[in-house]
Amino acid sequence: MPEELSKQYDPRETEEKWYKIWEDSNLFSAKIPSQKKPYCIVIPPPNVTGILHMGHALNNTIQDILIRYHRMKGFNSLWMPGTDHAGIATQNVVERSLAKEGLKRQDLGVDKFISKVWEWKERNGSTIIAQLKKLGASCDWSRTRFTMDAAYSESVAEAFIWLYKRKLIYQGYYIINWCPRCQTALSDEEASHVELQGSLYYLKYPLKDNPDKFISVATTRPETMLGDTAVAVNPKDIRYKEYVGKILILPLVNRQIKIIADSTVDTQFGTGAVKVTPAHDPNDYRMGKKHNLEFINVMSPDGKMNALAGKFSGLDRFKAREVVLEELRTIGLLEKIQEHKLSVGHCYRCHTIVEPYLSKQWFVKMRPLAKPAIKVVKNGKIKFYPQRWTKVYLNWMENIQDWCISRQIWWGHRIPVYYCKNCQSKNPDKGIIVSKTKPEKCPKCASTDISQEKDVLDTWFSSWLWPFATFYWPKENADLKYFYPTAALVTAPEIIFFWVARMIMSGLEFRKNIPFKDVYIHGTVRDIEGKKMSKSLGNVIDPLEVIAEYGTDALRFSLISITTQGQDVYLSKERFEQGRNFANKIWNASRFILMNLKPENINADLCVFFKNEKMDILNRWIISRFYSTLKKTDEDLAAYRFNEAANGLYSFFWHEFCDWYLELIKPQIGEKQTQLIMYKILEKYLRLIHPFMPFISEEIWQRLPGAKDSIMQQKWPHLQPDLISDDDEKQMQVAFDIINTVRNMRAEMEVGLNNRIEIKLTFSDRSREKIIAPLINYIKNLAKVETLKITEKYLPQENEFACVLKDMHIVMPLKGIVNVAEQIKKNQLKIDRLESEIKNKETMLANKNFLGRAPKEIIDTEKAKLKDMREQVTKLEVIKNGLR
RNA sequence: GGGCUCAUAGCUCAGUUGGUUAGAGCGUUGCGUUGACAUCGCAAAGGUCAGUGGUUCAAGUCCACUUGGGCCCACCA
Repeated sequence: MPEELSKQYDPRETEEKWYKIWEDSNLFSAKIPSQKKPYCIVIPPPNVTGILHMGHALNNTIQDILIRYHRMKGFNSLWMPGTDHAGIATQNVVERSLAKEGLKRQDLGVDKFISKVWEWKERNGSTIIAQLKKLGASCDWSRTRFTMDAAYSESVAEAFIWLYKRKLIYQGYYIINWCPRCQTALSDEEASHVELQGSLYYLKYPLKDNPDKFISVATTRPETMLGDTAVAVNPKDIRYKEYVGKILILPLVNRQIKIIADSTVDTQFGTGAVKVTPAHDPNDYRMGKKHNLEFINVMSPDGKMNALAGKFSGLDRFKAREVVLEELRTIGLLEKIQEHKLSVGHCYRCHTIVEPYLSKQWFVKMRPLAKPAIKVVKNGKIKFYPQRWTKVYLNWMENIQDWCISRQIWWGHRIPVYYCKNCQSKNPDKGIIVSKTKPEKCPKCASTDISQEKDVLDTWFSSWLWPFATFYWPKENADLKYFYPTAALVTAPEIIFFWVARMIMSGLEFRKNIPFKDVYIHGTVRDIEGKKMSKSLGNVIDPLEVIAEYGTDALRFSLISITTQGQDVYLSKERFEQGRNFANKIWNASRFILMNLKPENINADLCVFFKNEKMDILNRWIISRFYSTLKKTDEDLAAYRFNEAANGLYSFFWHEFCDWYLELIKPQIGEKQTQLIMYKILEKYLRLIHPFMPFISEEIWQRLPGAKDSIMQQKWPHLQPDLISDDDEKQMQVAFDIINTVRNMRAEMEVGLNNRIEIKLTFSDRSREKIIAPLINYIKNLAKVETLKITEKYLPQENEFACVLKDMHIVMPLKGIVNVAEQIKKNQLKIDRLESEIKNKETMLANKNFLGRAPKEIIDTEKAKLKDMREQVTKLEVIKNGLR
C-alpha cells in the first residue's frame, strides 16, 4: 500500500521527477527495426533563439498528445525534435550582444563572427529544448537535429545542386524586398505588409519643349524620383495622348526622360501619369524591361542615397524624402500632398520598412514544383484540418511567385556556388561552378583563383527539407524508409506559405512522395482582447510562469480544452485555474479510491468477472459510460478535435465518475465487485488522460497497487462494447432521473426499472418541516403512476428520509429546500411546453412530405417520442395533483 | 480588389451529418459541507442563438442579403 496521498496535488514535486525517469528509461526513443507500424511527427523546429511562448505550448501539447496516444495505441511513435538556425534572427541576437561591446560584425569579419554565433548557440541554443521538456514533450531527444549541423548542411547543399541541375535555380537582377537594417534580401513572405497612413505627393515635371507646362505625377516615395527614367501614361488616356513620346525634364537632377505609354497604368489613380523608377519599384521594373529604360539605382544597401543621387548622396532615405520635397516646394514643383493609406512592407525580423531594391539574387523557379504539390492536395493525399486551409493553400500555390533564396547575411548555409575569376573576367555570366566542396581548380580553364559565393541561403531553404533531411537524406537509410512519409504535421497558420507548402513541394521533388498525410493547423494564441501575444505589446502570458503556478498538466489541459479546431485562442490566466482544479479533482478522487481500496480485490479479470457475476447496476452503468467516453475520445482524436476529446474526458470524470458514481457507491464501497470496478475504471481512465496530462497520470499510476512499469508503456484500452447493453445504460439514466426528480420535487418519471431503488434523503433541520410532508405525498404519487412500489419506508435519523423503491439500492443526500407551490407552477409550464411539442410532432407525422422522405428509423423514433411525451403529460398531471 | 473567419448566458467560448427542454468554465445568488476534494457539493437566476428574408414537417445549424469585429493574400504608383 502506497503512502497516503496529500490533500492537494503538487505538480512541482512530480513533474521533474517523472520526466527524468522517462528520459533515462528511453521511453521516448523510437527504435528500428520494429514490427510495429510507424507513427512519426517532425516538430516545427523552433528557432535556436526561441523562448517558449504560448504558441509553442499549444503547438507542442497537441503534438505530444498525438505522439503519446499513438505510442499507447501500439505504434512505433517518433517525435523528431530539433532547432532551426534562424538566420536573420540569430544573427541579430549576436549582433546585439556585440553592440554592447561597441562592436559590429564587420569589425570581426565573417569567420570570427560565425564562430561567435556558434559560441552563442552552444551556450543558449538548448534553452528552448529545456523548455519543451518542461512542457512534457516526449520527443526522441537522442535524434535532435539542428539545421546547421554538418550532415544537415550537406542535405541543403544537395538540394541546391539538385535544383540547379534541374534548371530550377537561377541567378538574376530583380527587384526584391531589401531590409536596409539587416542589409539583406527578403523573400516576399518575409516582408509583412502593414497598412499605414502615408501621403501621396503630387510632383510636377516640366516639359522640355515648353517648360511652363507640366505633367503631374503622384508618388508615395518622392525620394525615388531621383532614379526616374520615364513617365508612363495609359495609351487610352485622352488627356495625355498628345504627350506620349515627348520629353520631360526631371527636376532636381535635370535628366531628360521620356513619356511612354503602357496599358498597366491606371487612369483612375492619382493624375493618371506615373513616374517610372525601374530600380526601385517592381512594377516600374517590369515597365523598364519592357520599354528598355535605364535602371538607375539611387540607394546604397544601408538605405542611404548613393552617388547617383547627386547632391542628396549620403542622406538617409527618409531624410532625403524631406529634403527632396522641400526643394521641390521651393521651386514650385510640389503640387499638393494628399493623405493616403498604403500598405508598407516591413522586415519580419526587425520591423524596418523594406525597400524594393534592385539587386542580383538567387531564385528558385516555383511553378514546376508547385504543380505536383497542388495535385496531392486536390486528390486528398494530403489533408488539411480544418479543411478550409486547403483553399488558402491552393490559392497561393496557383499564383506562386519565384522564391528569392539568397540572403546577404553571414549566419546560414553558404550557397554552394564557386566563381572562377579567370572565366568571369572574360564573361561575367560564366565561371559559375556548383559544388558541395571547393573545387581545386576551374574545370573549364584550370585556374585556381576560385572563391565561394558570399551569400547564404534563406533559412526556409533548409527548413523545407526538414521531414527528410532530419533522417540524413540524401543518404538512403532504414530510418528514412521507415518513417517517411510522416503521419501528421501540426503547425500555425502563419507558416503555411513559409513552410508547409514548401515542404510539400520539396518532399515531392526530392523524395517523390508527400512529406506528411495530415496537416493540422491550430489557431493563433491571442490575449483576451484578441491581440497577438507579443513582447512589445506586453500582453504575454509566459507558459513557464503558468507551469510554475498551476503545473504543466493544468497548462496543457486548459490550452487544449479551449482550442476549438482551427479557431484562434483567446487566453487569460484564469483559464488555467480550470486545468488546475481538474488535476486536483483527479488527484482527490484517486486518493479516495486508494484510501478505500483493498488490494486483494483488484486481481479479478474484468471480462471473466462480467461473465460470472451479476453486476450491480451502478457498476454496469459506469463501465458503460467509460466505454462510450473511450469511443468518443478515439473518434475525436482521429478527427483532430482535441478540445472535444478533452472536454469529454473532463465531464466523464468529474460529472459522472465523481459526482454520481463515487457518491452513490459510498454505502457499498467495501463490496468486492464495487472495489474492482472503481479500481478498474480509475486505472483505465488514467491511461486515457495520460496523453493530455502525462505527469499526474503517471504519479497516480505509480501509486496503484497493481502498477507495473510506466503508464507510458501501457496499452490504450480496447473498446469492449459487448460488456454493456444499451438497456443497462438506459436503466441507469432512469435511476438518475428518479433521483433528480425527488431531489427537485420535479415530476418526471420513466418506467422500466427492475432493480431495487432505495432513496435515502438527508436534509437540515430547517428544511425538514418543509420537505417531509410533500415528499411523502410525492413518493406516493410516483408509486401510483409507475410500476414502482414503495416496499419500505422509514425515517432512520432526524434529518434523513429514506424509502426503498423496488429493487435498487441508492442512497442520496437531499439538500436544499423545496418550494411546493413553485414546483406545481413549473409542472404546469412543463405540461404546456410538452403539449405544444406534441402538436408539432402530430403535424409532422401527419405530413406526407415527411413520411415520404424521412427514413423509416426516424419516423419510428419520432412516433416513439410522441408516445413518450403523451405519457409524460399524463404522469405530470397526476403528480401535479399529488403535490396539491 | 480577392479570399477566409466570427457574432450563442454578465464574461470567455462549445454546440461534429438540420431533429426531444441550446451546453461548459468563470462570475452572481441561495443552500450545504468536521472522513476523497472549499482547488468542494447541490441548486437558482441569466438566452427573441447579431438583423432580415428564404429552403424544410422541422433551422443556432443550410442559402441569400444587411450590420458589426478579426485575419490572410495582391505589383493601390
